[in-house]
Amino acid sequence: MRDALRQHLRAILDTYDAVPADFEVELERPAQPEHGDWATNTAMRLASVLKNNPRAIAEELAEALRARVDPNRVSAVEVAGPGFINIRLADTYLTDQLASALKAGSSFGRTTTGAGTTAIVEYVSANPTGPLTVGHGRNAVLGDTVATLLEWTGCDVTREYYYNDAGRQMRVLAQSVRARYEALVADVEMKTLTHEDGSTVEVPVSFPDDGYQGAYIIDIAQALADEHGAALLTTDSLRPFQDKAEAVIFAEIEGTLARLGIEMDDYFNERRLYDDNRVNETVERLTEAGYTYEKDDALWFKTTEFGKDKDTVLIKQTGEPTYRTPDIAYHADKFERGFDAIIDVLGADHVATYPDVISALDVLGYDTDRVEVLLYQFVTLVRGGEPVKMSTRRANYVTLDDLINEVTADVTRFFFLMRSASTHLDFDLDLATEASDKNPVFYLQYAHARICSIYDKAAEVGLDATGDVDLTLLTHDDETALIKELLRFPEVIDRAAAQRAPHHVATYLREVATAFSQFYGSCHIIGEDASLGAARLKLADATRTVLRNGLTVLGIDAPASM
RNA sequence: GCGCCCGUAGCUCAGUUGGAUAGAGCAGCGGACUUCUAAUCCGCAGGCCGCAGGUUCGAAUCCUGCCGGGCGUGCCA
Repeated sequence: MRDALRQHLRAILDTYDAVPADFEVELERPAQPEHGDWATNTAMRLASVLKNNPRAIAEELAEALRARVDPNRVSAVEVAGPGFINIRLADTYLTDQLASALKAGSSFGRTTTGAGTTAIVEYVSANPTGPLTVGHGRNAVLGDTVATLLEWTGCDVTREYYYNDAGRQMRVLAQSVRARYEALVADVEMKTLTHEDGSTVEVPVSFPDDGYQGAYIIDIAQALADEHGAALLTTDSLRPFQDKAEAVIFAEIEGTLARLGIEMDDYFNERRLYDDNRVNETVERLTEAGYTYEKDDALWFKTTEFGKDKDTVLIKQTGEPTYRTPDIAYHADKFERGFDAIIDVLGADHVATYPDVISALDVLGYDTDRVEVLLYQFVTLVRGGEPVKMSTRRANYVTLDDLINEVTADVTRFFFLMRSASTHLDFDLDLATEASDKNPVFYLQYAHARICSIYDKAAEVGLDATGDVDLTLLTHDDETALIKELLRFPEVIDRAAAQRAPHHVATYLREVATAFSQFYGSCHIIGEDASLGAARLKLADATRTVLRNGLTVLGIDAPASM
């Protein structure tokens, strides 16, 4: 409809010589219902070009538009305010649209705006050094939902998890496991580490200073001891320790993600890039392009040429690449795979580093406009009105699993999705745990369950909406308002997908549930005249479809009863 | 110091890419269950959109400068 109106207006404007050919017609949904279903500011924007006052232009355009539109679809074209043209949709158009929404069912809301395009969404990407934290949770849920949104627009999406298994972090992890293992199978000397706050922890003397202190490390060591006894004491290699740790931790990470309904298409590990010599190739290409130099036995990338304060190191003195270097090679790989959009979901702590990767990709000749970084701000858990203190170093943090245990997967997903990624998120545990009207997730689920319940009751009393139903009987204000709300759904999906902003869906679903609750309060379904009851039952059905589809996009269950 | 994000009702946050009288939830106050789920609904109250300029028909939205908070500014990831 929006496009149809736009085309009509464009055609009308073509009859004016003074209007530039590239003038883009804007159509928006007015905030006030009295202002109609669609509005355009065209007359106001053309006032200076046409050298006429906006009201007069609007009258002219409105008249021309009235002559062109189908009266079965548009009931009124009015001029209002300083020169807005307000357009009202005909009731028959709305009920036709409602009928097609019902017909579309579980695919209502899917669009074709992304058809024929491809995208890769990289998210989570936590190195397997420990359980996922609450921060990873926001990343995971955000990335997953953006991927789903893109799919709903017809885009072919790959969900990918990238991790570093060749760097320092994994080495320290392996050393931590080894030290714990040694303590389990042999008599080793212990030492005491003291934290800033005065608390202490006992670790073996061979334990690295910046080692991983979590209890899960001891579990992994125990598993190795059970399998191998003391046999690993003689090996010099960290390999068996790293491999075991990686396997155990990854299994746990995948399990946590599965609880949130997240399944990746691919786990891409850094080692692959070394095995193919791709990291070296990347460095060579950057060097050939003249963007590197050696200093202090390290190889530097000239990021100052891209507006940074400092150059950055690609290869350390030790000969080991920094994490950035394989990351560049990895992104080059994504380009080679030919995606139209390359989306990275990153926490705010990466703001300063990802531009280096982009700069390098520019040097390598890739079209970096395709790379998008979806940056999200940090999460603060709030309990009893106070922030929950966490320290990653001491493994003294709430894991994502803990959170899911406490508030359920549905609530976890919804709370991460209901705010825009760019705002710092306060996750109120008291509110999230509460199974009451205060909890926004339950409000949506309740509306859905209520409709399911009405359906059961309708079946009991023999109210039937399976045959021909006259939807034009739906003329009550609350019915019309609900229909209009439901028909917005595909646009909401498009906008949320285009902006990579799942919170629009969450906000919208609340509005749907509110519109339904109002309708429910003022319009009875059962006990009414059979044909009106059937029409209202259909409207309830369409509402259920939108709620279920919307919740599905967000990865949240739509229960039949509560 | 520099870079990025944020500042909107008492609290947590939306705000359709610059539109008409700035919205919602929670908290507060007052109403509504012999009728399809009251985990609900209706009403009231609540605002210098951080501050000051600028751009234009029109600014919460764009530009500049301040103020306040967060995250960075590693040969850690």
